[in-house]
Amino acid sequence: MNIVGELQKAVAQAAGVDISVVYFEHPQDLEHGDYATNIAMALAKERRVNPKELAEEIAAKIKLSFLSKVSVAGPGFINFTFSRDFYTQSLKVISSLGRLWGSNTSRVDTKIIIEYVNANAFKQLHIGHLMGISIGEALSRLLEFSGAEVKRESYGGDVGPHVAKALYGLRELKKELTPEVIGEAYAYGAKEYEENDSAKKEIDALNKAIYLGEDKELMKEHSAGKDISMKAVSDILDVFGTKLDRFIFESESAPIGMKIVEEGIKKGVFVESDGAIVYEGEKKGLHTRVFRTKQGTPTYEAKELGLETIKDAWWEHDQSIILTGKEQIEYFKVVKEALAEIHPEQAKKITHLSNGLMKLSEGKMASRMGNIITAKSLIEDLVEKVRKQSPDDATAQQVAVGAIKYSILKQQAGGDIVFDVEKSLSTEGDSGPYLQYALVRARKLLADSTKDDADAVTPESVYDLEKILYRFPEVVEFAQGRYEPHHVTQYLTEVAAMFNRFYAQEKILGGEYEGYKLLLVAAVATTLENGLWILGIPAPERM
RNA sequence: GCUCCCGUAGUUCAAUGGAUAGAACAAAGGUGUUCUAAGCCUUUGAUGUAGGUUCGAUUCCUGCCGGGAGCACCA
Repeated sequence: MNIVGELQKAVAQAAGVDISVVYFEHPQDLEHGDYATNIAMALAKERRVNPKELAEEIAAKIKLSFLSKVSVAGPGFINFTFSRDFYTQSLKVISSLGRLWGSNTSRVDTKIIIEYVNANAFKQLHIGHLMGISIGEALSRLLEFSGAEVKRESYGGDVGPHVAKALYGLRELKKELTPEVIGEAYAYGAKEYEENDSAKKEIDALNKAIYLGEDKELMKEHSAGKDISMKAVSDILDVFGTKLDRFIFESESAPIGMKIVEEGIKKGVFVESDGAIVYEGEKKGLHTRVFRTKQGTPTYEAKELGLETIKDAWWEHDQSIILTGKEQIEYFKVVKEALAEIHPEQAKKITHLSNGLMKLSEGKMASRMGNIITAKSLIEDLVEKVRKQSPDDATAQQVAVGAIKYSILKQQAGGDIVFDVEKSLSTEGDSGPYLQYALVRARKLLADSTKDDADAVTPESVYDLEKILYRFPEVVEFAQGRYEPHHVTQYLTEVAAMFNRFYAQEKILGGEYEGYKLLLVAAVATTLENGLWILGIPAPERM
């Protein structure tokens, strides 16, 4: 039974308006009740009446069994408060749904490919990648919580100048092949490329040779380096709880992209300009971009066209979500328009989402550690810091990962995140460990309890916790609709804060209403478990 | 120059057009036989600026100021 729907119907009838114009919101202050509507204020002007009087009039007509109170407040809000029984029933619903609590079926039978990680071969993941990984994973799970079937995919470069530089460096350095050495080799190659003419020629030759793939010795080195660097990526993904279904590389998308460009030229989608093949975005209010260089090599844009064809061949899907840094927003608009003229059915499926940049706030940090902080080193630093407080290594890692993910997922994905290494390493207050700790406490209470909650006596008053727990599914749905996991983070923080307050104020085991409180604690635990699952934040057994 | 995004406490972030703009960190003070103090409780503190739309604007529109990103053969 849809409570909000019934409420909406009753209000619409009482006000004499169509149901579609009646909106509800949760009042900010719990004292104001569970739901509020502004219908009286909206109607007051056209009916030329006083909003508060109209509100009183409407309120008086509403009689529903699940409401304990209907009142008018402020400039003309009508506030609705549920009866005691509603909250008690909610707790029972939560406990019976368990793992499914908060989920919905709005996207059942929908197949979605989501592209995020974006790991390049021959490069290490840096802290910026952690943003994409954390947000992408949370989005994937959020969508799975709406019944969608989701495949996770990473698209990255394994050809191009950066690879040639790294391979050149590896040949010169002659060290044992490790992810760190590859990083060192790249830096060496990049430097030589700038400063040494013969090195530059050699690297350019390597670049072409890699594209051609005919030099067997070189390709052996290429695949060894690719394997080692991708293994390091997989290790980080394991720690971060992401299991990809597929890696796609530019070496696969490039040839297909080139064919699509040819196709586009025939259709008149692309034109030649200054020797290059371009798409004139101006006709769509955008800008011109190059798809094929005058040397005849594909640009990133062309490769992107090929990527969607690879996805189609891989798995028949309804939506293709691509998460990238926000600097690609304008670029994606152009690619999508171009694709729409060649393969409109593919373009329609694309949803491009972006995350901001990860910046370091402390100049001193940047200079101390070089300009990039690798994902690995950040995780290691945090684990080390947290290790002393933690019961074991595994927990320390869970806490560290939770802290990093929380700091990314607490805010809207589009904006830049100023990553203050000192503060982000903090595990106090508003943080991943705060949520984890609340869950550990709740689980401990449940484990230590001996009481059977079947004979629970219901207290007369309603705990604040009960007033927000039932909202979890709405929060999930809201977050799903907007692709914004941070709403879940914010909500869970509120639940955890209320639970910690409850824990400090009330004696639970052996206290008054013990059975009922345990039911409530179980509902909190279920909500935190499911919410943390969505965010991809691990839930330690103890802390 | 053109296009897009963003300006909220000292700092990092919230706020489907609504009620007294929420947190956390930082600062100051409290809290230990009730279950884990990674907790809890107090106090101080903010919507860049000028207009407009609206019963009501942090939110929508316009100008200005300030910051960021993109704008042809990189990805």
